[in-house]
Amino acid sequence: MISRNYFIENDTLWLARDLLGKYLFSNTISNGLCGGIITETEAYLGSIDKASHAWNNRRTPRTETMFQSGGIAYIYLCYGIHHLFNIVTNHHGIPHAILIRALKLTHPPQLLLAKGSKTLPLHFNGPGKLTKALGITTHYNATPLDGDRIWLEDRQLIIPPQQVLSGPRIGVEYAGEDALLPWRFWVKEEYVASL
DNA sequence: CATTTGATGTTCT
DNA sequence: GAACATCAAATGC
Repeated sequence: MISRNYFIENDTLWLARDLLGKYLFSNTISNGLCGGIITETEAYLGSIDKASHAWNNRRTPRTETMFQSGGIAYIYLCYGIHHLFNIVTNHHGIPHAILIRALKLTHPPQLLLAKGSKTLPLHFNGPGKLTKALGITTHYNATPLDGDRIWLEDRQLIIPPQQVLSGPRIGVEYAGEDALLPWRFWVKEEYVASL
C-alpha cells in the first residue's frame, strides 16, 4: 500500500504524472472489493489555480478537506449527479488535490456484476463513471487512503514516457488563463488497451 | 455525424 | 437563484 507520506512529501504536478500506472482499490458496502490502474489525472493547485474550488485559499465547509494533510480523499458531488474522486496532496494548510479521471479495471466489482449481470466496460474514462464503478460516494469524503476502504498500491507498473500525454484540463473554461495550463495527464488509449 | 438538452443536488452569493 | 472539475440520450443536419 502507498503511504500517506508519498502524497504529502511530493510535488503535486509530479504526483499527477506519477500516479499513472498506480493501482486504486476500494472496498465499499455497495460494490465490494474492486480496483484498477489509474490512466488519467488532473492536478488542482489550490491557492494559485482559478479552476480549483480552493482558489486563493478559499476556505468553505466543502474545501476544508483539501486543507488537511495529503493522502486523504476529497469527494464532492458534481452537477447533482456525479461523485468525483480526488486525492488530497501536500502538507496541512496547502489545498492541493488530484482528480482521478479514468481507471482501467483489473478487479471488477463482483457485487455489481452479480446484481446487474451485464458485462462492464473495462476502461472507465470519466470521473463520474469510475466512482460509480468503485462505489465511491461523498460518504467517503476525507477518508484516509491508508485504510481498508480506499487505498492505492504500487505494483511496479511503469508507463513509458512516450505513452503519456498532457494538456489542458476538462470542463474548466470558466477559469480564464488557468484553463489552458497543461495539468491533465493521461495514458494513450492504445496503450491502455494493451495493459 | 455534431450539437443540445435533461437529469439532478449541493454550495455559495 | 445561479453556478457547477458530468454523462447519456435526443435532436438536428
